[in-house]
Amino acid sequence: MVNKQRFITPLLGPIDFPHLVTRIAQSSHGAFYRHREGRIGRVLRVNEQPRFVEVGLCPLNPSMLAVTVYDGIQADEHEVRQLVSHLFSLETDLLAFYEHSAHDPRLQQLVTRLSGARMLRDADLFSSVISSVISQQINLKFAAELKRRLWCLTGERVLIDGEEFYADPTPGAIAQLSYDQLRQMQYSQRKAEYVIDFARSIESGQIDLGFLANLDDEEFILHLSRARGLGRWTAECVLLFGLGRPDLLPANDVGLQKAVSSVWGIDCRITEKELREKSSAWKPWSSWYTYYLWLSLAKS
DNA sequence: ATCCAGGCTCCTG
DNA sequence: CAGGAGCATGGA
Repeated sequence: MVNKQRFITPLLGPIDFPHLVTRIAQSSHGAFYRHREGRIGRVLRVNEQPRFVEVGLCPLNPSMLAVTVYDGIQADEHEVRQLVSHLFSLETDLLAFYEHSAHDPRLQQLVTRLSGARMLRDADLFSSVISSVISQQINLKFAAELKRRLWCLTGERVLIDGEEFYADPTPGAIAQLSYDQLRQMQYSQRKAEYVIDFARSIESGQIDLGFLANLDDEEFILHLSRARGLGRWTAECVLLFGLGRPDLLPANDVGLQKAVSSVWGIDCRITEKELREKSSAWKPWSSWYTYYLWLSLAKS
C-alpha cells in the first residue's frame, strides 16, 4: 500500500484550468468530481480497479499537469496518464484548432473568448453510452440527477476524506437491475428499458464495444444505432465524449442548434439541414466547434 | 398551466 | 425513404 502517488503529465497547448474547475463545479458534472484548492478529482478505473485520481496545474511548469493517485496499491503511471489525457482531452493541439477558426470571424471570436477550454470527456465507453441515453430529450439538470442516482446504485463506492465517490458502473452491475428499480428513480419506462437492455446486450456479447471502438465514425453510428433506444444523436455523443473523435457534428442536437442560431444572430432555431451546410467548413474540427458552441450556451 | 428539454420509435405517404 | 405524430418525465 502506498499513501499517495504523484507524477506529472504533459499536454499539447494551453489549458484554462481555473475555468475547467469552475465549469465542473457549476455544471452537471459537479456530483461526480471533487474540486478543492484548484484541483479536480474523481474516481477512475485504473486497470479495472477504482482509484481516486486528482489533477491540478503543475506549479513549476505550466505546460504540465500534476497528478495524484490516492491510496491503494501502486498504480500504473502510464495507464493513469492515458486516462487523464483522454478525460481532459490533453492530447488535442488546441493552437491548431484556433488557427483553423481564422476562416470565420464568428468562430474565431468564439474560440478566443473560450481560449484554453478543453473537452471534459467520459472516462469509459460503456458508461458514456449510458450517460448519453439518459440525456436524451430531458434537460441537463434532470439528466445529471438520473445519472447520479444510477451511479450511486451501481457504481463501486470509494471513500475519500470521508466523502463518497462512485466508479463508473460496469455492464454487469446494470444488467442485473430490474426496470422497476429505475422507474423508482424517476426513469421513464422506455429509458429504463434502453439502459438495462443495452447493458444486457453487452453482457451477452451481442454488442462488442471493443470491436465498435475500432470502426470509423459512420460505421460506428450504423452499428450502435441497431440497438433499441440508441439513435444517431446518441452514437455521435458517444463518439465525441466517449471515444474523443475530433470531427463529430450532432446536427439534430437542440443545444447546438440554439447556440449556432445565437452566434450567427438567427431569430428562430436553425434546422438540422441548415446546420449541416453551415458546418461543412468545420472539418476536421467539428467536435471542437460543437463543444465550444455548447459552452457558449452556459451563462458566462 | 404550458412549453420544452443536448431524441427515439414507429407509422404513414 | 423522408416526414411527423406520439411518447414519458420533470423543470421553468
